[in-house]
Amino acid sequence: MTAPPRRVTQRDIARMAGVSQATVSLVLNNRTDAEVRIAPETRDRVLRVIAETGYAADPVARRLASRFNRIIGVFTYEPAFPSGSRDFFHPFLLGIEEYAERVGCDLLLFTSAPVVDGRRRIFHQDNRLRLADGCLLLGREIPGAELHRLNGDGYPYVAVGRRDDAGGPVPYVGADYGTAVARLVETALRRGHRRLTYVGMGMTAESSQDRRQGFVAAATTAESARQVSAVPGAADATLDDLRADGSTVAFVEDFATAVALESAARRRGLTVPGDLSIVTLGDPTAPVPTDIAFTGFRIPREEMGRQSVEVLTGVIDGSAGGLQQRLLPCELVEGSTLGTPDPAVDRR
Amino acid sequence: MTAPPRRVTQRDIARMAGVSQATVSLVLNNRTDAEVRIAPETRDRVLRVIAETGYAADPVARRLASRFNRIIGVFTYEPAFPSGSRDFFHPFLLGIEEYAERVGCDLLLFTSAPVVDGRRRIFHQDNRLRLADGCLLLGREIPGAELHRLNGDGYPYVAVGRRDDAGGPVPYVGADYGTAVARLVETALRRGHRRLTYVGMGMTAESSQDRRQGFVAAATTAESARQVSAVPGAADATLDDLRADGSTVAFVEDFATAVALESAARRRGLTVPGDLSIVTLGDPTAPVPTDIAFTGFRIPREEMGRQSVEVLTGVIDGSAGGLQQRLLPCELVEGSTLGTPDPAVDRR
DNA sequence: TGCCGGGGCTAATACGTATTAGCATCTATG
DNA sequence: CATAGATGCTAATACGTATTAGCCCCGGCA
Repeated sequence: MTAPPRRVTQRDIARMAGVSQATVSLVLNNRTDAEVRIAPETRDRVLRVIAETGYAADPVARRLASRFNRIIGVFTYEPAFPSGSRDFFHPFLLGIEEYAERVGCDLLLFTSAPVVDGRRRIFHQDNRLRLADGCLLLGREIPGAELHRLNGDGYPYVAVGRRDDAGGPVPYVGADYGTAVARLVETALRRGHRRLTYVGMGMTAESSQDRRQGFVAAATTAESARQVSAVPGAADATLDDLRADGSTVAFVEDFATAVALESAARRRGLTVPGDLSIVTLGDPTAPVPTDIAFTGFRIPREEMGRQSVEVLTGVIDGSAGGLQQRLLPCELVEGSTLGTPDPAVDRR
Repeated sequence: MTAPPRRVTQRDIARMAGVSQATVSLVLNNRTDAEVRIAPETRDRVLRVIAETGYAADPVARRLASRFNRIIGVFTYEPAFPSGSRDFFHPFLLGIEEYAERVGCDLLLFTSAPVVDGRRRIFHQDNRLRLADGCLLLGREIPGAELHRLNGDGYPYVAVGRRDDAGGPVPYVGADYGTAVARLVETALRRGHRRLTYVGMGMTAESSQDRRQGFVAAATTAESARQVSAVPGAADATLDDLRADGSTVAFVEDFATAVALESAARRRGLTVPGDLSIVTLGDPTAPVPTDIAFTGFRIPREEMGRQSVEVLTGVIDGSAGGLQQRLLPCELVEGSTLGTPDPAVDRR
């Protein structure tokens, strides 16, 4: 066993080429400013030695000396890969990787962040965020306190998904759920629905709020537009509730809930959309087998990933102007689960 | 726009606590050697200031000064996330993330590596491998030249999947395809099959070689054991070939090929396994819809991911002894596609 | 009083690169 | 022939942390 060979440094190259370390650095960075001049022969000599030795600059030292790393952090509030969240994070990561590759950045997944109460935390004993030039934040819910702290630190970051202000506005690339939901509500009203129910999951996440707000804003001309909470695994209770209310259409926040609702209806001999229309408000986040083509919309997750990297790089190098907030449109999907409320209803 | 606040450094902490930078470093690293003594009051004072400021050591400077980073590199020879390879890389990543979290390491995805001829390359102008303490290598095929170079550099790495020697033995965590295939061949022979065909994809990848070798080694008592290459999209031609040869069982390397073969057989009025048995030699690497429960084996991808991180951390800190090579057993799956060759055959 | 020893801390340095001020040397100009 | 300006390079320093040699002070002992 020979001792591991010491790293080749610029000093070594310099010695071999008979120049100073500074010259090596200048050649390496291809500096051709008016301020800095290197004779072509010298440059070639240095480059030749570099090629011979296969020297590569130590990125760590480089980062310490200059300001940037070309590393983009990715902080996922839930583990990035495990199966439960698989279909949630994957499309984002796909877009993120694609754009990172384009701009020549590496991606650092902060897997070292300790899990407290089932979620990761950015800020703790040994916060390693500074390893990256900036960071992307992914997660269904992101604690405002952490965003607040990031703002205070002046650390460059971009949230994937809209986030409320937290000690100052939060830069994000989100999906325009409000508009998408409103469009679907309008379609339902146009088709004659008058009693609408929003079947939600929670009240806290911004993504949830945005959908609800779109629902409320567009449903003004409805006879009744109410909101209920889906209890996981209690599709039958939800269905009872809808029937009792006389609702003809349900706007279901969670895809799996919509699937469960549809099959509960079918089991009961009801047809969709004949007896009940069901609209989904987002893609499945976990694998749910279904043959039904639900009416709803597609979240542009991949594009969100791409653009979040784009925005972040702008924030990092300061080329992005003021606050960066983008909402991307969702693509409406015309499925087969939004019909007309009742055959008897007059529809022109 | 206020200027971005300068990073808080140990020097700042030192000033606030009225001590030297060295003392801060010592306190921070909890050094309690006999060589180094810090008075409890001083220690507390420093810790208090650290807590107040929320100071965190810059990992980059840390790495430059000491030896480690707690960053594990992940180099994928194909993009890690895009849909084509999705089901190939994902299980590995799942295991990798899990174990990295356990040992408190972050993961660096080398997305910046330039793509040449449709594949990424480690070694190029600005090789950034040294950002990480060590690196995991993923990919169906890995150029021997790159492994050779890694060995020469003494850079700690572990390949996920067995790799042939490349200028010295290659550390890896792989799956024992040879044994798994051999077991399936033995089962087929036991059930009376005498004419076997291996339907392969290529000859170069180690994973392919291992399977073929397992096939050949176990099929010695067969009347005929031959190998053919599957032409993508030409399942019918492959089927013709099998029938002409009189093969009663096909060992199919690629899952999608097996699916195509089965449906080609069904279209032709043949039954599986009645007229032809089909054995698959690995999990799907791309989403292929099928209801068939194929007989074959499962690759322990998740576990490979976990153990590759385990091995790598050992290599990095030098606690791992000599060469690290592990082959993990594959789990045999008893599906419904391996039957007996012919009803007329006597079987006891 | 003088010396020794040890506890508690700091000064100095290393890690490898990027950047900048400025030193030689040479050419052109008056 | 002195001077100004261009050219080509280097010395010095900064980045933030870890490590080590060693300084200072104080108490104990002869």
